[in-house]
Amino acid sequence: MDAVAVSLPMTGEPPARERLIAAASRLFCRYGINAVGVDTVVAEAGTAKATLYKAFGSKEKLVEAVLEREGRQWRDWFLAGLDAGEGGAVVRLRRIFPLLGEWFAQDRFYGCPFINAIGEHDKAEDRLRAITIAHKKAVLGRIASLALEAGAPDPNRLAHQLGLLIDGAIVVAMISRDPGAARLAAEAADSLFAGLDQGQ
Amino acid sequence: MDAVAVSLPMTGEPPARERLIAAASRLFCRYGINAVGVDTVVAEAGTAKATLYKAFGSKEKLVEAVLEREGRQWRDWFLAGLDAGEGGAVVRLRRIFPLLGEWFAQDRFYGCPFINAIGEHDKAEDRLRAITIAHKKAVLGRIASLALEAGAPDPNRLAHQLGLLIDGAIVVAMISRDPGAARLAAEAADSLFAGLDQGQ
DNA sequence: AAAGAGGTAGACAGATCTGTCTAGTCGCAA
DNA sequence: TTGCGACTAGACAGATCTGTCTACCTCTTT
Repeated sequence: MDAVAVSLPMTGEPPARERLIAAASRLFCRYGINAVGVDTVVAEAGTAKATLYKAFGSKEKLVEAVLEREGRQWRDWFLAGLDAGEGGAVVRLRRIFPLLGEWFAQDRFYGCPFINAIGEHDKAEDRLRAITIAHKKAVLGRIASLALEAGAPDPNRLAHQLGLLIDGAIVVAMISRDPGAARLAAEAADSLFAGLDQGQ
Repeated sequence: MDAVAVSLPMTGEPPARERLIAAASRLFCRYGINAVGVDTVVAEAGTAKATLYKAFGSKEKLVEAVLEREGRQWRDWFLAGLDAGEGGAVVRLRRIFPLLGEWFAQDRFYGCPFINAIGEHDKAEDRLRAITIAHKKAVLGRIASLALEAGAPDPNRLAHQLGLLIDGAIVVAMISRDPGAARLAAEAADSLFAGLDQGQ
């Protein structure tokens, strides 16, 4: 398999494909998926329509690609933020909501793309739900391992309760345009941390 | 003004208007607003297209009417459920999540119409946000008054923290199709009630 | 030089969207 | 009986939607 490593014919992702995902991401998150046509996406990306359909096959597949990239980037940012700096598990858990607060304060914060996507599609549709559940599982998995490390009696339950506060804060911040939802959630989370050894 | 009461010309809302709102409510909540055309709505309602435009003027106004009716009905059900039966303020506050659990378990549970509507529209749009905020204010207002009655040190803050759990539970139940989100939220809420006099 | 991969511009088909309009039906009240 | 208000059925206009197709361009590799 040496030859493969020596002369890779594909030099990373083609730029057009990435531009399409980035453009679709911006437009879908701000205006909603069904409210944005593929012509608008290709205009924003500066590509031809045929390029979109050659790369993704359909608008639906483009949506899935957008959610997967958006989810990966968000997890990279969020989980790195949890792990950055000093402190034990409880300190890291306490970083959750300040991190979300930074996100909410961005002028390009439009809520959670996964929640919004499910909300505007047929509720019997399973594809988007599966992608969303995978994303949430990755996030809550890391939080659960921190909860375990912090000595929580039921780490998985604590993680899912924090998940409720996270999604609630995201939705309230989207509706109210008030990043203060993060501080409110942080204080609520403190009640959940009450029994933990703060030194951990 | 006796004559007015004797021979009221308008015998309540015309049925066609109500049928349109009910049909639109079903379709919008399940499939999303932008995914459902007015032709589908009038077919479901069994009315003519002209009737829809005579009654509402535009699809957008129909959407607002749907949200207002949906919100009113939901608040009537939810607040009546809180006040039903015996018990003090803390007992009533503890009814929040079991009530939500009943809602989540319905096969026609499609998440919160307000959250879903905002998610699929331009995030700079203020009209839908204003309707949503009025709805949430009515709900959290009642919860805050119960929190005050229960002797909470900061009733308004407790109400908004419960609001985070409520919205989080709604979203998680929509994504996971698991009404168990309500029980999880109830347990998280218990931590918020920790300082309250349970006899209140 | 030739060929192929990847991209562009844009016409096009066919469906569907919102919203308007005409013509007619039905029930009720003066 | 006559007129009016509410409603229906459906054609229609004009825009927009997804997806396909042709023709052309521009590199890189052989």
